[in-house]
Amino acid sequence: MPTLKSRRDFLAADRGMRIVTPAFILLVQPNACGAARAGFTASRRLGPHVQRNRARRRLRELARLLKAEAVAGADHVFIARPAVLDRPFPVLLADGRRALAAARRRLGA
RNA sequence: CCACACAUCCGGGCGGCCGCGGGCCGGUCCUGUCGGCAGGGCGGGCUCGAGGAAAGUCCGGGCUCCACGGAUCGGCGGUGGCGGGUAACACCCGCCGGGGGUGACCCCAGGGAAAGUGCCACAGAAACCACACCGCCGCCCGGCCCGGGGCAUCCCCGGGUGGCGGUAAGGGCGAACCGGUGCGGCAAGAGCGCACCGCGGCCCCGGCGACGGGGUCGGCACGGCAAACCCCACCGGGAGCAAGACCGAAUAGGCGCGCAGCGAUCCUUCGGGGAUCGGCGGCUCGAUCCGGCCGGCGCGCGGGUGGGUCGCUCGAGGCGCGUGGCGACACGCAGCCCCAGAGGAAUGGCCGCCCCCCUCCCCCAAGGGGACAGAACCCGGCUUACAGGGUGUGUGGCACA
RNA sequence: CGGAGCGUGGCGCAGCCUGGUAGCGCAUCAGACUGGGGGUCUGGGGGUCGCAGGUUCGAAUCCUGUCGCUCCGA
Repeated sequence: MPTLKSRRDFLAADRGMRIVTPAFILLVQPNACGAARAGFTASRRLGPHVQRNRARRRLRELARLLKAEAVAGADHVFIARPAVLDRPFPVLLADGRRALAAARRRLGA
């Protein structure tokens, strides 16, 4: 799955729908390129670089495992919240699955 | 055995499955090409993949640009015992001096206060250059007061007050005040004299030196603060890999307006188009100068500013051994090793065994957890953060032989 | 990557350069004026000077380190 890099893509996703979970916020916005893409954000509020890196890696692993349930033709931006650092990974996985289901439901409706 | 000091090292280990970044090598498909081959897509194999601090960015360098090189001054900034190590340093080693500790050992911005300026609050008599508050001592006894004696408006004695002089030992103030202790001395005292200690000058000896030791003289004068200004000695151009280089038409070339187009000579397609010299202006923090280099200026329009490649990791490199040195370190070797190099940026998820920690004083079980922290041009240091542990040397104490 | 600045009562700021007393405004508390409120006047309380060392007799002030925040340039 391609990764979002440019600031413009992130700003575009910010205009889409928001799904809030304890560990992250998911933004979903249909894009022009047709493929499902993902982007990750870990701000300085999470702490120093070690913690920002770890938050981004866990979210990336989450996206990798849930790639099949992504919304086709849409950008998915994962914004890390502090809880992502110590939330058990199976719980995190359930959060992500629930968030993607909600996105598909709202978009399909 | 207990307590402590110093040095040094490690920074969870092993394995399985899925995934990520770099490099190398095959396979397959597509495009271009006569072909060799080049580019791209898909899918595999092998291999490497964070730290001792990667951090803070506090110093020192390499490297690159400012065209290049140099001198002086001023300013600014830094350093500050001595000797050495080093590419260099504010780092490191050894030594000296001072301070702390029973000791091993630790700490010190540690030049100059008789070059000058400034400050030293409050208290206190007085805060740095001299004075003298209380007190002590001597003299004057003239005046006044008190007490006592003599029969006495008068005389005598003692005390207080007062005046003149001596004194700096004592008191009181303070962070600090005519060096400290003792003896002699004196009316009382004082380096006034003497001894020891401290201080200062000179001489001798030892040491490369900081400095140390000894002698002699002085007779105490010379308080503290330079992390106050300052003085002295030494050092220092500026910017930073978004440096910068190459490819591409690409910080250029073009158009318009305004101002200016200086002097001399020459060429001329006669257009202020060009050349030489002078002048003027500019040239990487300031000023001046020398050589040198560059040069119409301003505003607007238009164009460009999202590309690719290099710089980019093999280096003052790490390990081992030997030699020299107290040591920092240096030198040498048929020796061994290659250890991240990125597109805004790769290490993650799950599981098993072992190790350690926590919950509760111990044991078992169960549960939870794994210090500080993430490379971005590269080195040498410093500083700061850090669970826990290993090794070596030494000191003090206790016990035993 | 480079540079500059700021942390002082609840809030906003002086004081720092040139070291000895921490001050101002708003807010807050008490009293007075008023029937009550507002407002005015008078009086009062409240500060580890971000933190840790050092220099000094003495540090908010000087020096070093450290933490946090803000801004600027490429």
